[in-house]
Amino acid sequence: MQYNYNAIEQKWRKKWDENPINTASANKKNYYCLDMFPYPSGNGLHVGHWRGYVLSDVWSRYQILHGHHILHPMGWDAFGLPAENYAISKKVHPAVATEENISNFKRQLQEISAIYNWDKEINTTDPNYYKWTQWIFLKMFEKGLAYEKEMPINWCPSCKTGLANEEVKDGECDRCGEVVTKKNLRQWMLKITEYAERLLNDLDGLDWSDKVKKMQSDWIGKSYGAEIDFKVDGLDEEIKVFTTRPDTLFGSTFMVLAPEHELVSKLVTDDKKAEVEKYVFDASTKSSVDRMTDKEKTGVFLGRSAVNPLNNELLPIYISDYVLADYGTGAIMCVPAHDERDFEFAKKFELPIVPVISKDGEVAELEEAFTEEGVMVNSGEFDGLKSSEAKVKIPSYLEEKGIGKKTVNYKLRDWVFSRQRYWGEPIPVVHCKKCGVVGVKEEDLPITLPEVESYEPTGTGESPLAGIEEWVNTSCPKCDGPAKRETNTMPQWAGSSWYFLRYPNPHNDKELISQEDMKNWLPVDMYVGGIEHAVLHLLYARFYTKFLYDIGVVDFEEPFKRLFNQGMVTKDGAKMSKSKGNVVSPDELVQNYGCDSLRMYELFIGPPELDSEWDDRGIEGVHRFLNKLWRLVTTNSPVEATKEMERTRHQLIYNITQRMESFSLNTVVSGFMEYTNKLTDIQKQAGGLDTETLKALITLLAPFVPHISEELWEIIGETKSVFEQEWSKYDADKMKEDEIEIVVQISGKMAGKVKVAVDAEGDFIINAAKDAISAKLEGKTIIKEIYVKGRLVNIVAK
RNA sequence: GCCCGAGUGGCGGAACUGGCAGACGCACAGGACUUAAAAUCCUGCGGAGUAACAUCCGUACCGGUUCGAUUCCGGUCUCGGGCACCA
Repeated sequence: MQYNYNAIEQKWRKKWDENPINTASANKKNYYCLDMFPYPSGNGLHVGHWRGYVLSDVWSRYQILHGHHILHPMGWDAFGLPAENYAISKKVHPAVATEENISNFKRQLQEISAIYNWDKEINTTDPNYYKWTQWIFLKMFEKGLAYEKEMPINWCPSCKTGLANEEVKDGECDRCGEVVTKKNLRQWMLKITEYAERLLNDLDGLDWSDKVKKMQSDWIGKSYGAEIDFKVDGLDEEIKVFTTRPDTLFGSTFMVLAPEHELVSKLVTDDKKAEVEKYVFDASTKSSVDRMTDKEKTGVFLGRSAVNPLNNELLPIYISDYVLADYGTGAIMCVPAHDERDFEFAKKFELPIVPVISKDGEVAELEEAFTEEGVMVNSGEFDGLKSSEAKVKIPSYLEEKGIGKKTVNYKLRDWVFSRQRYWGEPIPVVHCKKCGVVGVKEEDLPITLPEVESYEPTGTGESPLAGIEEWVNTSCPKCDGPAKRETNTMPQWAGSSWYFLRYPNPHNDKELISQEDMKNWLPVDMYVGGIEHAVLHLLYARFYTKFLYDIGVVDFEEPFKRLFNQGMVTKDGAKMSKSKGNVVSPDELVQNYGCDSLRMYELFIGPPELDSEWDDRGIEGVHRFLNKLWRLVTTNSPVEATKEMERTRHQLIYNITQRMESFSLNTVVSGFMEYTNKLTDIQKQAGGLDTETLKALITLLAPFVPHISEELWEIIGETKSVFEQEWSKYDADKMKEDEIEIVVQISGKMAGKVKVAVDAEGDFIINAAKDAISAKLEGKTIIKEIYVKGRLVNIVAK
């Protein structure tokens, strides 16, 4: 007999529509369980997407059984390039294609039967939504956190737009894989660096995986060191240098500036000008990949020297592209004896190598840079100190003399926030000849996207919006004179950096979020999504939240208390993608096995935090299980509970609860199978099962396979929804077996087993164990007897 | 190069805090029911070995700690991920 999943699933979907199971009431606590909202692409959802959505839905339903009223919303991160590129090729408005994709996504999501709060759906491209995205930008602009800057930015020649540092992976565009180059452009920047310290420190209090926390802290990249001023010999100029090794200052024998360093043109002597200009030009055209892969050191002498503030030695100044303009101060003091890169450079340009730290106090010629700690030598009054002590003392000494200071440096860069594209939120400022850059008035928000003839990016660094005169030409909010609108748009991240705040009431047109909604729902209790956002989205969202905290919109500094990153689902060892042709769609599987089977199989394929390989055949197993479960319950004739039934029931509840709490969902599923097999056996022997046990089983199953659980719940005679139940509780005493099996080992090797009463004493058990294996012990001398309570006896014998 | 993860049957994976390696499932093989099939049920399923037991080997590799190691420590290899001339 096969259960009719189709009819059952339709029946319950309809019932839940009529009588929602997720309702508010005075005695219920609120719980906010959030999925990372998807980009509605044209390809639809595959079984990999489902994994995350099933996870969060199971967790949400689990919370319902714990008496929570949940917020489990869904929305669309719908700005971005694919829709725009589609618009370019098909000449339709990106909003049109986006809308079609959304309706397909929604249809697929409804097949999961996730309890989404569809009345709270949001869409980042909706002007009523992006009004607030623009509003946040205005506030940042007011606070000086958004600023314009002409600078060399990461430029993707294929997307024809600027990129943030976070969007460049291995020198390639995170989106399209094209090699990223540099381009000088006026850009809008966000001062995320001002929040570096808080973004780093607050990681401590988060219930996130160590992996993601470490990725974020590495990205922020805090390091301690000193900033030191070097005077330029014969010129009234100073070069600031950042170093993490102030202890090696006496060993500095030259300096290197980044080719882009602002002092280069001032310092270069006339006879070197031509050579330097060529080097600077060449460096500017190199892609980041080339700059990373060319390990051979190159550089040019500027014709001038700087002065070591400690010993007045002259240090020739070079430029070289191994020094990065945007890290530290863009200039370094070079200590070839104690830095590998400086060592290579010194070898190539035949510069002196002076050791100032010695492993054992002796000074010998160096074959390679010595980068470890040691004892100071050749360092004047600091000789004999440990280098770790000098690291502290030298900066203090410099500080006293006014030529340097202790300092902290970060790798985190400010966020390049403008895009030269059409399909994004317009940046809400105008450029006025008289007043400069002026934010638009709050009451004029949203600044909506105009219709354009062509969505094609201009490629010159101007957005397609620049061509629409009637939109660009406006008046200045300050002086009312003629002004031009900003034509750059915001990156896709803008809308997703704060969306979780909008869900409690997306229709609020007075404010971004009301104090009441904020207090009721935020911060998010559980956030589920892919690991690929470990740095990008999660860092930006944390930054936005801290800013909104600072201006009093929210009263918490971290948006996501608990984060769960699910692993990828792979097929043939690779991430599913249309181009690889290895995409598995859930639609057919739902048709052939039902939603409940697919839900359960998504969890069964492996530990949720790890990548898992998809195998269509495996779904047979969980489908058979559901049929078995169906037979178990529907053919049961209720009996009085026996001790064994009661024991099995409590063991079941215990095991499922433990595994659920540790998020080990794959073993939850195997636990259900194991215990259902066991109950089937008991049922056969006893002629039936007691109703309490069935009720516990069904309640535990409800979050995982909601439809069949509701149906079985009804079949055993219950009239209310199973989701009005409480998650079952176990009694540790009732779980206990009467007899336990003790493993008997000889010198750590399995030799036999012995059954004893659960309350038997250690000595008794050891003797029983020795009896059980007496034949094997013959002729051996017992050296030691080890008893591990409730587990095993190990007889060490020779 | 540096930093994280992982490596267990034909496959996905399990093993709590150092205590029976391979739970649960897939695939496969044999059997029962059936005119037959589907469905269902039963049995077997790491390797060597045996008629069957016994026994030995086995959690990437080498070594160590321990009565006892998939688990802890040291080293090596492979795969995956992150960062990458970060001063």
